[in-house]
Amino acid sequence: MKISKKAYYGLRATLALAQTEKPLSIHTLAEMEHLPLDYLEKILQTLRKAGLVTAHKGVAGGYALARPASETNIWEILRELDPPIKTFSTPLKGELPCLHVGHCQTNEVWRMLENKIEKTLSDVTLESLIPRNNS
Amino acid sequence: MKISKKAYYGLRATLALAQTEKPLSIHTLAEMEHLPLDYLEKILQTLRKAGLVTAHKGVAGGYALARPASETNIWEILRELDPPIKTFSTPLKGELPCLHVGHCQTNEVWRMLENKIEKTLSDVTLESLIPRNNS
DNA sequence: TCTAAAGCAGACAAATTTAGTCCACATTAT
DNA sequence: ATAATGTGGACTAAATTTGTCTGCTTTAGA
Repeated sequence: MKISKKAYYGLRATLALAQTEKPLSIHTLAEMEHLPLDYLEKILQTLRKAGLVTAHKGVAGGYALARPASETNIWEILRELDPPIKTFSTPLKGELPCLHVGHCQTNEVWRMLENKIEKTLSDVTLESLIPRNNS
Repeated sequence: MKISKKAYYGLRATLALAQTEKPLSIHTLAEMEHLPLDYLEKILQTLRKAGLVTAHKGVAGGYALARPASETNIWEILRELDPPIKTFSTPLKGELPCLHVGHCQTNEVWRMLENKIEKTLSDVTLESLIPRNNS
C-alpha cells in the first residue's frame, strides 16, 4: 500500500508540464525536478502510450500534456504507473481457485478499496495541484 | 498500490480466527488456509505485538482474536502488515527538503489518499466478512 | 517432573519487483 | 548535414518482499 517512485516521478513530471505550458524535453524536465533522466524517459513513454502526454521528436521537441491540466486527473496518470491492487483470487498452495467457496471475502474488500481509490484520485485534476492557483 | 501477501495472509488468518471462535495454533491455521507456516508465524507475531491477537504458549496454546470480531476492523490489521503510503517529502537528488516551496502538492495527495483508505477500511469489521452471516 | 506441543526471536536466503542505466537507432528543426 | 531530441530494448543494480531455518522459552498434561 505504497506509492512507487515511478508514480511519484510521473506525477511530478506531468505537474511540471501543467505549470509551464510549453513543451519540455526530458532533459530539462529531469533537471527541473531532479529526477533520474533515463528512468523518467521510460515513465514518459508509458504516459505517451496511454495517450496522456504527447511527444515530438527533433531539435525543438519535447513532451506536453495531451489535454489541458484541468481535464487531466491524477488517477489516469497514477494507474498507468502503479499497477492496480493485485487481488489474490487464489491461495498459493491450493489447487482450487479460491478456498472460500461461493465468494471470496478478501477479494471483495480489495475491489471496494480500489474503487474508492479510483474515485478519490479521479476528482483531483492536475490543475488543482498547481500551487499559487489563487483563482 | 498493491496489497502485499503479508497483509492478505494476515487478513485470512484473522478471519479464520473470527470464524472458529476457539484459539488455533499456527500449525492448524496454516493448514486450514494453505498459508506458509513460518511466514504466517511472523505475521501473527506482528499482530500480537500490535495487540490485535493474543497468543498463549504451551501444549494447548494458540492464537485468538484479542477482541470480538465485531469490534475488530480490518484497517487495524492491514496497517500493521502493509506499510503506510510512503510520502516522499524529498526528491532524491536535491538537498532541499522539498523543491516545491511553501507546500508540497504531491504530499497532500498521498495524505488525502491515505485518509480515504483508512476511513474505508475502518468501516469493515472482521465480522462483516464472515460468510453466511445471514443475521 | 519429564516431555511434547506450542509460541518467540532473530538470522538468513530466495524470489520478486522496482529503480535505474546503457546503447544503438529514428526523427526533425534549423 | 547535424545536433537535439525521442524510441525501444536489453541489461544491471538495488530494494523489498516472501519465505526458511535454527535454537530457544513456555506450559499443559501424562
